[in-house]
Amino acid sequence: MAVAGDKTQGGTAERILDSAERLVQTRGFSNFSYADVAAELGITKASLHYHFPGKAELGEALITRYAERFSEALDRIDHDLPTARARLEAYAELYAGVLRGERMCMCGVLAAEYETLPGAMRAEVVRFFDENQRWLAQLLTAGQADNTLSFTGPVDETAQNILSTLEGAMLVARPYGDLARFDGARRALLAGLTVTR
Amino acid sequence: MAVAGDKTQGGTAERILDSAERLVQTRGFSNFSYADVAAELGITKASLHYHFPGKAELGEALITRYAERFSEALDRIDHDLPTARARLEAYAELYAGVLRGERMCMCGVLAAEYETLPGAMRAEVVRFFDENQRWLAQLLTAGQADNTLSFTGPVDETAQNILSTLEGAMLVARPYGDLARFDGARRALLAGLTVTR
DNA sequence: GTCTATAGGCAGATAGAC
DNA sequence: GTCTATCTGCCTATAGAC
Repeated sequence: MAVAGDKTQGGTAERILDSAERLVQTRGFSNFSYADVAAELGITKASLHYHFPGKAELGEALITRYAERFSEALDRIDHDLPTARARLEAYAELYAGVLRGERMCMCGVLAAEYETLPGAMRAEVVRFFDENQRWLAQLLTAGQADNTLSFTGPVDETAQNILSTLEGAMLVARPYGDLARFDGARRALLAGLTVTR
Repeated sequence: MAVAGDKTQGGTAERILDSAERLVQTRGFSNFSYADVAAELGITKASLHYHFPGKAELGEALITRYAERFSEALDRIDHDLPTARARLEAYAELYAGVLRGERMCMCGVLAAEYETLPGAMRAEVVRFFDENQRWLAQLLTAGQADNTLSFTGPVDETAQNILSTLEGAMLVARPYGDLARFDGARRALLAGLTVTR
């Protein structure tokens, strides 16, 4: 069991998830293998099957953990920052951090190969997007109330647009290896939601 | 050789490209096989290798043809429509048409698995994006001149943002199987570029 | 929990007949 | 140009020893 000060090590299952997560975010789900993970951790493929019976189950566990961590990050943003605008900026910064790690959003990658995913993974990808949009919609409503965000369209539609704008910015920026590209998209997004004085 | 009235048939190489193109746009490059294409066309895998020696060469031919057709569509838009705004709307409609065919932009899909692509394909994906951005930048400049488009940031950055916004809208809309989702993103994009009266 | 060994399938690819 | 036949390699997955 994990104890305090356990940051670097973790159990085998966690280390498998860490390795597989990075591989999915950089190469895609169908472009990494048990052999890749096993080699990276210095164990055998058979051991992986002990912790995760099949690739589908591993994939489910990957999204579940990713979504939980993301949700926790959103909770921290809500707790730490006072205005809707500051929260939105922190939200965009979450995505920028992923890109700085030379990764794509996990669910963005999975969306590209959505048709080939096991059913359970498909459902989890959509759930992740839904959760993001729910949080953003609530944020936008708060932004109208505290007068730190301005927008003209419906709340839900605007929330959807924020999500897909950031996903698209990551998707296209990565082939260029250009973080400034993402920053440009982020700047325009925030500018479009700024209250006119 | 292709002759007039040859719309439905085409040579074998063209039919291979048609089949592979649809498969890439729906499943991704690494998620389709020579066996898939062969089965769809009722020929053998060996025949495919006669026309395209390897999957890398087939991939290159796919992007080349896709980019050429896209470029022709852009030329038609320039020729047929008078204002920059009308051209931008037609551009967004190109993407909507792809999504209506239950496909994703080919280069958007390939961007998600960029790290695993052969070098020649990688270069072609970036070239496709560059070509789109070049056309959009020229469009935006024309839009300032004819006063049908308005934007505050730099031309090149705005062009990049239009591209990644549409790519992101397609990427996220497809798992939902929801065309209205894309339309929402398109509407917001165009609204953000509208001249204030 | 981790290992060795191996099964069974599908991938991309080639040789050579027709 | 298209075929049959085959190769090699990697994939996911399992059985069973330790």
